[in-house]
Amino acid sequence: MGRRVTLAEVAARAGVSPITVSRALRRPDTVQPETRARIDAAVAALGYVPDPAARALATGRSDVIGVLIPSATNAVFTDVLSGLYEGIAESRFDVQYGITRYDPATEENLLGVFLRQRPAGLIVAGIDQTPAARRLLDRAACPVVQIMETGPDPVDMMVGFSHHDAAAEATRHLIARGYRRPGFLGARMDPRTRRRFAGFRAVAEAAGLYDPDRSETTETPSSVGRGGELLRALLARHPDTDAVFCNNDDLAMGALFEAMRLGIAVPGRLGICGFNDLEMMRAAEPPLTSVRTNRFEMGALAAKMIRARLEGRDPGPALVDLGAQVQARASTAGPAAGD
Amino acid sequence: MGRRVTLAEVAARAGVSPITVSRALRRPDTVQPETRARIDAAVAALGYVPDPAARALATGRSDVIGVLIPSATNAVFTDVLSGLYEGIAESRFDVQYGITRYDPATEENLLGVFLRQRPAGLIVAGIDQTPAARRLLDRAACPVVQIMETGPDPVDMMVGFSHHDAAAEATRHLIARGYRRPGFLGARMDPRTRRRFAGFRAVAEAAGLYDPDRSETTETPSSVGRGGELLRALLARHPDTDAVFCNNDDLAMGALFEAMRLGIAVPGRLGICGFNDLEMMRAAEPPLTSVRTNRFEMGALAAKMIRARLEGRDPGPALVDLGAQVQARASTAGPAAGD
DNA sequence: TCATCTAATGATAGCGCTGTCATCGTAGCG
DNA sequence: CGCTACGATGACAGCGCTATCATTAGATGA
Repeated sequence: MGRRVTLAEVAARAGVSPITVSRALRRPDTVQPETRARIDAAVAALGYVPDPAARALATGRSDVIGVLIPSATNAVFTDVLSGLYEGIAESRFDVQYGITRYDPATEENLLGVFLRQRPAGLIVAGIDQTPAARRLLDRAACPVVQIMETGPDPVDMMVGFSHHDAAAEATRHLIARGYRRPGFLGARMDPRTRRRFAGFRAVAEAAGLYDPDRSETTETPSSVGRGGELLRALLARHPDTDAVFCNNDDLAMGALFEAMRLGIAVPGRLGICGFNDLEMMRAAEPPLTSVRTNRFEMGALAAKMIRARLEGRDPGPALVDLGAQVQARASTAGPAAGD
Repeated sequence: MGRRVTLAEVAARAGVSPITVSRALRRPDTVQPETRARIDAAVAALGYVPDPAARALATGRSDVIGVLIPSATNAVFTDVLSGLYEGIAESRFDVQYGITRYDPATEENLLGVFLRQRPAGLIVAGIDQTPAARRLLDRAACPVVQIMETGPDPVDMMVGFSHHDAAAEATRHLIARGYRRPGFLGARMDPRTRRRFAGFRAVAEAAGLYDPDRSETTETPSSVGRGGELLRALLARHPDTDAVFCNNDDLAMGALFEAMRLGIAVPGRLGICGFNDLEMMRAAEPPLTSVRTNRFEMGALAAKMIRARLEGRDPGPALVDLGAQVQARASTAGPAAGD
């Protein structure tokens, strides 16, 4: 590690004043090329790295981009984080996470904590902030991006897609493939899950195929095992259900395994569709249909929009809908002929 | 958000000097109870929260615990992170991540970046740091915990388990169940993977069942799809392989699906064992045997050890082996009778 | 040639907090 | 009753950096 090297030491070595070194580092175009060269050499020789705390104190703002997500284990969010990382790579920015555990009050709290650090930017999941949190965000003195979802009345910028429409498209797909008694499997009924359910319901109703009793949900967290339980419960009540739209891929995978256990043919007697299109879906047997959500891109774009704003470049449109695409696979090939 | 409230304003309101407020906040026992009460009231009334940057600058150390992990998407690490979060909950500490992408040079770099921030503590994955990184860690002026693995010569503290022994136990399990031609499937051959392979090999050799050609590995990242590819390749060369020890659960899951595709009975004609025991393993059909690694506990304990050290409490033993337990399930029930 | 302007650099002060030492008052003791 | 010891509080300086304004030197034009 060695001792901390300060600006002053670099300045002494380069034969200039500290403030000039500071400038050379932050706005290289404002110092003469030869001066800059001497400074760069001194920086390299001494291995100087600015102290982020001192910078934050002096400027009144940090280079931390605060990120508020509901869960750190959910594969969906980890993909977003990867994108974020990609988006801030090679920049001066850092990412700091807060996990809300799907709890609005926690989100509000964490928002306060982040805001005190005068973050460079803020990224929050979803559009369902509490009124208080919303007020904090509205007044935030930094770029804010809402991700995962699109909706009316953005705080600032927004990158996501319509969960309602994505689910609707998946449901249309099931119907187009010939399924006539579709059900819904959902866990952890957060607002995004509810909107997916609404999309499912809207399309099913329009087709005259909606049965309010043909859905099985739970407030407990989602998991593969849960998917199996939900399917079993649904089939116990409605053995004639011929397809399930699952709120996410874990549930879909669990449903597939449960179907195997029950000796139910997929897709012949039961169609299965997931949501998010994690890698495993394609590799399953039969390969599982899912809805591709562009999570990595979402994170990367959110980071880039914030960077663009902070670096004075054009961030592009403030509201980006990345859409979602049904990836049709064998698990929804359609009911067997002798349906 | 509102304006930032400073120590001085709190002090003015409480009728004391700023330094007393500072003390009241950090070491409440050093100020008189009534003074403290007045200060607490002022803090609450004004909604004061200390500025972390100013504190870091003044003390020369931050409250950030730096965490270096290879991947943010791998479920294994996200579980560790959850544990970490749990471990620092309700404390003044924050966690900041660096992703090394399994690249020692990146790790070395990030280590430098973290160290400049004078972190409160450092958590690094594994024991395979470069010599330079090792030197940095040895000289770090903060508690350091190596996680994921145990080994000789810890930098400071260590929480993990022996990958070699865990794999050895899994292999013994396969043999005990009657499998006689076990193979190995591995992707992303990082040091931990190699040690697992070594454990597999040691036990297989001791039993006279090791065939150096009966393993299929790749440097590419692990995934469910990859597991299928590896199994297919292995079986193409050695159709008589009767069990596979997979380097992780994704590969095992992929192997299971591939076996289905090939019409190979699991566990009758092929036993499958994974590693890590992710939730999905139990829910699969057949349920998949795996090796439980205590990831959440690992993260939580690492954080607690650092906290204990920083808060002057006894951190307990410096080297904790959390072990790993084979979770025997149907996928390794043993070869079919007519083997 | 001289005033005027611009680009490059420097001096000063201060961000909000804490380490260090000084000060003050009072309890305890001979 | 005077002195020491100690607990409680305060004054001061400074952490490393940058915002702001001042200064300097050279370029420009009438």
